[in-house]
Amino acid sequence: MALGDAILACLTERPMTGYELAKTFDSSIGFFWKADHQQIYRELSKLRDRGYIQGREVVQSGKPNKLVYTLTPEGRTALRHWAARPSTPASTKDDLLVRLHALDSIDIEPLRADLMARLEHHRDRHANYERILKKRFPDGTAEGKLDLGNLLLLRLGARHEQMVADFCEEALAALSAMSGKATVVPIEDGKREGKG
Amino acid sequence: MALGDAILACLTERPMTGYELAKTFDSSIGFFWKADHQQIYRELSKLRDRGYIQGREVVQSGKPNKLVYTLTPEGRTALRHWAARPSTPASTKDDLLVRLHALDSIDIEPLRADLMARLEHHRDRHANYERILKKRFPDGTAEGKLDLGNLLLLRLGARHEQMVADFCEEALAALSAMSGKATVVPIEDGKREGKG
DNA sequence: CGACTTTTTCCTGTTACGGTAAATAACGAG
DNA sequence: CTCGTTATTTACCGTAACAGGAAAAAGTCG
Repeated sequence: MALGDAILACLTERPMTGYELAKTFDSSIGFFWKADHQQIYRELSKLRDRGYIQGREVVQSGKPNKLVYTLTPEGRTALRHWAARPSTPASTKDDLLVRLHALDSIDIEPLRADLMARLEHHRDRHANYERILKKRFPDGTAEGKLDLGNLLLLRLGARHEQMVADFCEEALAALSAMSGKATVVPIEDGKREGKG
Repeated sequence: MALGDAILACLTERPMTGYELAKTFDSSIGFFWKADHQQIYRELSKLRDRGYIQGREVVQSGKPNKLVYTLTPEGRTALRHWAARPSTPASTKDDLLVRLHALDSIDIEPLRADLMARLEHHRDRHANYERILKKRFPDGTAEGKLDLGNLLLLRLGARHEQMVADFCEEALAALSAMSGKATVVPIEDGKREGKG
């Protein structure tokens, strides 16, 4: 279980509904962990079955009733035990890197387009991180432990996006510098192969 | 399919057996993609069923016979089509970051130990990247397209490891600076709770 | 009325991850 | 000769994760 622990970690901040969690996994923690609402709800059921969280139904008027989940003491303990185990370094698993590994067997034009899209994407994310950093930590220091963690995360995220964006730029430049000697072959295999 | 494409990408370099692929996924491409030998073999079967690769049995004396897999033209085409689609930016999914997100609800001592282990781990990897870079690209330039891709990958890897290592150092420093005001609670829940 | 938001749930797949284990075939240690 | 090791492939099991399609219920907005 890993997504489950991420949810528990989110619930340490405050009780939340599945709906809120899904939104959280779209912003704050979602910067480095992706999960759609179905995954969240399924995981919440499991966590409830194990007694790590407790759902309290809140009757609403004008909206469907919601289930606010709170960490139980067992859940807190489970999270602490999980956090006390050594972490496993995750591997990147980025499609783009696989493409680069097979650079001489693929078409460069789509790759170039992809790199440009990614460049924009990572620049956007970088700007977003910086924006949040300036807003939440104008003087660059954190007060409590909770803030410290988030400050560190934001800084790591910002640097990471910056680095990947730089990488995309560099790759594009290298590709351009090489495009002279490269044979440009359009992607139309299987149509006129064998018979020329 | 993503692991399958990574395997196809590996096979563009030269034909390989499942055993060799498993080793490759432990070193070169394995720097950013992890897969054990069972995953590899299972994926190879699928790729063969789809006609993307072709196995040729090589009789060996002294060792069991091996199956050398070669990309078929269909496999090359499939790889090119896959590579022509826009890549999906992967999310990090690092346990360590989840822990930092819940920093005020976990025990700092194990976290500190974890950070130190990770620091060493990322430093090792960084040194490894640099070593390969110096060996394969002493002058920092690539000749062919194949080399270009690998040079870029190695550089990205080196920078990434450097950055994460720096991050670990920074986090450790921040934790130390904060440890004065923090209440240290040993992880022994559930034993003496409820009855003092 | 229809479209949209909020909130939860169910369904069916595929892909990935993890561990345990075995079969074949040789080599070397004890 | 048995035991362990390296090389090489394969099998089975279970769970976790990812993807997409759907629907229900209750209200608001246009």
